[in-house]
Amino acid sequence: MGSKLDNIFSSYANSNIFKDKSVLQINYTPETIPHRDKQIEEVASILAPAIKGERVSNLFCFGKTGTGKTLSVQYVTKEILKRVSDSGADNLKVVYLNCKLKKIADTEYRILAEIISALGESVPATGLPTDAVYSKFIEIIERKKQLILIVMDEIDQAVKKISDGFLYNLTRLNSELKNAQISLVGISNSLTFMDNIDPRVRSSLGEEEIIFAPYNALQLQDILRERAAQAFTEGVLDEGVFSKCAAFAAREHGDARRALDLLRVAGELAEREGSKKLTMEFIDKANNKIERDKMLDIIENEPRQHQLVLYSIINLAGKEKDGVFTGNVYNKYQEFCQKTKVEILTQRRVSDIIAEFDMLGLINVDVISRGRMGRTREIKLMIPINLQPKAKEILETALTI
DNA sequence: GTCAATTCACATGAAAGAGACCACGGTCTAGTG
DNA sequence: CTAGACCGTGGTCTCTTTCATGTGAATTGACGA
Repeated sequence: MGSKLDNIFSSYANSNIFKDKSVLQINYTPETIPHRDKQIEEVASILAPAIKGERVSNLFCFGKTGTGKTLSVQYVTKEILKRVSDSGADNLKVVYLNCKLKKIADTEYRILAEIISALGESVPATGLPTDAVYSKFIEIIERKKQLILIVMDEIDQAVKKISDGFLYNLTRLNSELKNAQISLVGISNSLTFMDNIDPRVRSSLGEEEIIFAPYNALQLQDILRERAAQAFTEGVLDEGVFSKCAAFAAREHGDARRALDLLRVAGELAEREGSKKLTMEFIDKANNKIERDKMLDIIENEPRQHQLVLYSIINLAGKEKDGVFTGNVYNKYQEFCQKTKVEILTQRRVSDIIAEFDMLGLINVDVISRGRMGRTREIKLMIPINLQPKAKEILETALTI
């Protein structure tokens, strides 16, 4: 037994694939950001007045995930803060909010609470009227003359959850403030985000807009090379690895984060297998693993009712020859509910749950009209065929079927 | 055969309820001087 | 007399139900050629 563990540990300790793995971690901020000079300059020139504590134009950054939006903005704000503190002033506060993290931002209340706590104060997690939180917020920032720069990452997520009303409130707040001023930087993954928000908000929010184009495969390679030089021991990587990684990620709309993830997971796999070199095969394996883990993780952590619905879909997907529809799913779902003694939800609710799965990419949904056969959703299971048994197993244990 | 009306089986929206959580302020209790 | 325990109130949040309205094409049935 001990010798077995010895083997595992020693192969791990001896492996010299990584020099510094943290470089590949998502939260690592690199020194340089290749191929984003133009955008960084733009951001910098727009935010420059903040150094003197003057209000800056509201800024909006668009671009798909992993195109360096967040990084660029953070880089610029960091530089600005550095200069501000060098000059000894403290009339600038930068608040960074990631609206994708569910706990932070799915209500107006929480966003405010998060901003306030980022400013070093605190408010209860719940229990206060929203306008009380607003006035507390105003009170806090009005204490002195300063500029509050609020960076809202993935702002589209927040707006989808709430309405755009809070953005309106926030932009309008400036006219009520005497000392402090607020500027917003919105970062959005969706290019069409601006189209469906209130025109009043749009005009005040979109004073400046910057678009981040996806990286192409060559640019991705540059990025990978640069990071890999720091992350991996020399000579570990095959030359083809970069282009392969980049190609995979370029297929996913040039997502650099994805490319780096791929490289990291591939490295981990190579390390685990005690390989001396990181060859192309590991990239393939890593790609599968990432997909697999992501999906199974989602499935495992869904609430019970959702799992039941998904289980019904998986069960129907194989059998039904002319497609799976909402009605089918609901019937099957009722069956399983009775079997597991779980309360049965209304069809209305199940319909929404199905829509949520669509958003998660577990299924693909088309609203079709079958004439006299009514209008319904046609559901296609998107879990890869080789994962389905595993997914089923997870659901069965979770639901004790 | 053509055309409009009908009809199906849900989609999609809006509103509101239930139950959990939490802060706040007032009241009660027990310990202290 | 005061600190802390304990309630009731009023607020939010999430998940859900209820009620209402919308919708695209297969089907139907009337109509004219």
